[in-house]
Amino acid sequence: MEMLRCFTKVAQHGSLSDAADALGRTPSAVSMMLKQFEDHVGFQLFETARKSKLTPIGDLIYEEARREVAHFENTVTVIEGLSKSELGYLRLAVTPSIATAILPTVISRFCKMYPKVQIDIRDMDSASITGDLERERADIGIGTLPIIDGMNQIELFTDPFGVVCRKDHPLAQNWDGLSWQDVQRHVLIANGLCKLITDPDFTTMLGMSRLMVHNTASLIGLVREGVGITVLPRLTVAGSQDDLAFLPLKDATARRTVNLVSQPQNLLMPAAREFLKLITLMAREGSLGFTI
Amino acid sequence: MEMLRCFTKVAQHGSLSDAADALGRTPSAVSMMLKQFEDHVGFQLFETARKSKLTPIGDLIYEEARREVAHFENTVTVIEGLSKSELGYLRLAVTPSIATAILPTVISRFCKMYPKVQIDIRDMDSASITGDLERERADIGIGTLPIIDGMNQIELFTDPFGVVCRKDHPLAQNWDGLSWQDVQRHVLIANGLCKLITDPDFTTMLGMSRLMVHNTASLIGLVREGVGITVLPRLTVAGSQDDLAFLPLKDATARRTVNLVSQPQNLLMPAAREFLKLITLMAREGSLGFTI
DNA sequence: AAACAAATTTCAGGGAATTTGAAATTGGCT
DNA sequence: AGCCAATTTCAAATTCCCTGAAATTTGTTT
Repeated sequence: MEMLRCFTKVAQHGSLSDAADALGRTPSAVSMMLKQFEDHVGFQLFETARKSKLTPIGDLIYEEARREVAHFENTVTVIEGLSKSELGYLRLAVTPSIATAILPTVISRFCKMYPKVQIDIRDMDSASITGDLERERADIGIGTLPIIDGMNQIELFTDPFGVVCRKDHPLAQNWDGLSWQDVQRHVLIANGLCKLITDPDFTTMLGMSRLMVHNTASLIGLVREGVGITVLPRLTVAGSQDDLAFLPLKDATARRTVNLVSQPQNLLMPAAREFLKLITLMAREGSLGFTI
Repeated sequence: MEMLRCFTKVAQHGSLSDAADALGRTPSAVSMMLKQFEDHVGFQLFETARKSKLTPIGDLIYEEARREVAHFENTVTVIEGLSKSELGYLRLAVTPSIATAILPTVISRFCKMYPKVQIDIRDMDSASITGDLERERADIGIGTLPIIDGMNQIELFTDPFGVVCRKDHPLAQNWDGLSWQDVQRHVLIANGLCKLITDPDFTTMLGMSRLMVHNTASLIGLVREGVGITVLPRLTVAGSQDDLAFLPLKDATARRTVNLVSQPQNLLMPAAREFLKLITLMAREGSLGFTI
């Protein structure tokens, strides 16, 4: 390959010393390399010692060599592009609330930084995320996920639970931190995320609840209709219209943790690694598009 | 390039030591080269130390590397093919008699040896041949050619002059070597090649001749019609029908030399070099398709 | 035609990169 | 836990390529 590079450069410049400059070598190095190539080929490649004109056979070989050098440099660029995560793909498996509230900001920034990366986002429940990660159907999972053995885990942020109700609901009058007692007096619509709250007062309330809705959109719809109230992490309702109120609780322990799980860094595609870097940074600086 | 070759071989064999065997290196050399490549790329390329499975990024890079290695090896093959004269072209400029009597045998053998070489044969007079060679419009010229400065010249064979006449001509009775005196008594049709004969008896005869024909075909036609006799090298009439006789002369000095002129070997296309080798060999072993 | 300047080649020494073989380590398996 | 095989590490050695100086060649100028 060095011979080809050397030969083509000399042919292009029509002068050995100019080519040497271009290659960052001394003329003697280029001369010797060229001689070696000519010996290898078995023919004189230039008409004269001044390297200004190719022989017929040199002309034929030049075409081949030029093409090969170009191809090689292209390959190097592509491979280096791959390692700089300019290329590749990224498969995200996230919970719906993440997809709505967190991802847009992150993805938008990521796309600007790495426009060539293909991104595939799927929203699903926590169990499916874990499953996809284990089966290598996803590179990164985000949600309230259990720790999976052998996987890389990062805590992104925590999110306080609060009461969600209509703005004209009686509870919406009391702004200064609700107690579980306050909640108890109203119709509670249970949901999957509620299981994360460990307070005994609340868990008994949960057990008595007659409505359990897993799909967040339906849940919000029911609250909006005034069917009842519910308890959700703030993030979940961040994007809803303002006819709903999110009322903070006095219970500071009622938080859910959102974490990110991925294959170990060294097994990740560069795109995924870069995404990881970016989202970690954004989590640290609190710019994930919401207030904690 | 060595890194790519090394990486692809390991990926293909799924084992470092097998790849080392295939590459003719020790496992440690391959290990180090691979490490260097991984450092360069910045990623682990294999899942495990046993090199049986590629990481996602390794998979992407493998595809690129494999393609590049294949492309390179193809280029090398092509370039070596060019130098082995498997490709290229050959432009021959020859006199008509050579084209008729010599070339068929040589070209036939040459084509079998190098089926991929393009061949262009033109017949012309000696002056045009020389001109074409000088203007690089021909690679090799064959005929009774003057020595051109800076060109490569090979004497192929010599060819005795003889009298050409109808078989029923009175001269055709005397088989045992004609003298110039014998010739003098008949009508002589002069031709271009006659100038090569230096014998004074003959040159005076030439001066007195009233007919001078340059085109060999016409010349032969006139002889066949019984217009007169002529003097030609044996080769020139080798292909004529047998209603004509070729009568040897006593004068052993009346011979013309056929030589080959070409660019210096190192400037020739491989095809031309090979042709040169072949025709030289055939001339030496007397298998140029005629008897000298 | 001789002389000159520039370019190229040759040569020997030096240095970087790669290979090797031995020893240490690691990983997979029973 | 322990073994075997594969891989990695290490230092020495080899190979290959580069540099700088000197010699040669080439093209031009006088």
